[in-house]
Amino acid sequence: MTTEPADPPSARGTLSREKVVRTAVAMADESGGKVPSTRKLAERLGVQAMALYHHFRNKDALLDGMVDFVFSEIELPSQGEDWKAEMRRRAASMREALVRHPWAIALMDSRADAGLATLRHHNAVIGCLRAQGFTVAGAAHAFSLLDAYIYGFVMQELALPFESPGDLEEVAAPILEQAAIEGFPHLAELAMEHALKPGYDYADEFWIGLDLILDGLERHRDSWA
Amino acid sequence: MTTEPADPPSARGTLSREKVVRTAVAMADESGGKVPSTRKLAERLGVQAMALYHHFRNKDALLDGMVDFVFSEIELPSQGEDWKAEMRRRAASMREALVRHPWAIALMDSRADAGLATLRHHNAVIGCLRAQGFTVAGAAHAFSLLDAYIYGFVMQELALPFESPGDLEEVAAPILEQAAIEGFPHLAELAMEHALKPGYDYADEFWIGLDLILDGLERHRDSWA
DNA sequence: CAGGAAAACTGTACAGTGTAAAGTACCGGC
DNA sequence: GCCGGTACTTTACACTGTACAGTTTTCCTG
Repeated sequence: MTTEPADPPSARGTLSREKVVRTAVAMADESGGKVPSTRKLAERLGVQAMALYHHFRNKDALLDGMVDFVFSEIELPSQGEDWKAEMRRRAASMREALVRHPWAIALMDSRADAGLATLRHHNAVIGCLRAQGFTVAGAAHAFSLLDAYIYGFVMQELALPFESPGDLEEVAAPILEQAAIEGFPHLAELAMEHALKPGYDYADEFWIGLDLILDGLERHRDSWA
Repeated sequence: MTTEPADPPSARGTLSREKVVRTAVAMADESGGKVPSTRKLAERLGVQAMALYHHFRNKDALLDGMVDFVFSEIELPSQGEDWKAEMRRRAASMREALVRHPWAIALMDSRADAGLATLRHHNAVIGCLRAQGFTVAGAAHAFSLLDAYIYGFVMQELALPFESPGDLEEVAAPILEQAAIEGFPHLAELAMEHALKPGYDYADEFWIGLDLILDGLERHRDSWA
């Protein structure tokens, strides 16, 4: 009975940078895309809100940590193999991570400083390309193009107003009917004859675009200065 | 002196959907990327905050309006001409609009319902492709790929931690030196021998990637079911 | 072991956010 | 002239990030 100073006062040793980030990621995932408030996050950690500020300069620093955590989950390409296969694997893994953590994409466009896992990821991608015949400039082009495509595709995918391909019809049908009437015939045609067809899944578009890009990169690989 | 009930009480006829949206866009642009709060916006319009809710169901509806406004500024492709040139023009215009309104990209990934200008834009793009030999499925592939690339590229462009290409060195140099030391040689190499070279401008990458995509689309145009 | 500084967490407080609810002035139409 | 809807104001509430000032606990030094 010497050192038991009641429950509330002491929660020493609970927090740590990584634990906070992991919990914040979990809560954001659960809530379907909203980063938790400092108070909610602190509550889950069994601590007062202000305790977080001992481990992060401000909330932005926490968000940086969350983004870096997402990058840490992406499979790194290796240098020794067929670069197209490696890039496809990396792209698939990156897309999965961004879809699994749908709040991440929104955070990225305001984040300037990259974390360690992020740098490691970029380094591995460039390293793979360089090892397989891309020039420095070529690797820069390829990296910019691939990442832009992956980010943009996931953005569009997440912006879709439905969850599973099946829910599509009920959401889109009335809108599209009006679209046709009000003078957007091409949009209506594309929806009716393509996107609303049973079996259509927007996710399939990912591979079509990706392979087109990879083929283009292969074609340019040796000609890029 | 009959009907002058002091200034404050009556501000009838000031607001309108479009005026609110235009003012919100202007304020967001001025502030460098932050959407104004309802109170700041109302103040600029000479009105109380709650007055806005007579024209918009909630703030999200206002944001929808802002996004649609951005789309209204994008040049539409025409159907009669060379589709590659039209797509290039459209892509350039879209990128300019998204860079001119850097808050827009962040809004897009949470917006489900498209506005009128947005639908018109999508319709025109698909119409141009269809008119020049793309199948319905082919137009869908092309549209998805092009838009993903444009969105993603602008996201990356806006996330860069500097404004003009000149500011790059001072920001990146110390970071990169550490990167090389801490084991990211490929990243360091790319930075040193490419991105930090005088005259390098990340914006140039836009055209390289875009042309690669357009060439790939041309190649697939007739083979896509 | 004493003590003092640093570290980890608490308490309180404040300015700012979106918006619900109710009130008030003005307008056009019977 | 009245009356209902429209356009706006007033007040209020729950919630946000975080500044500032404690209060412990831990650990290093003499």
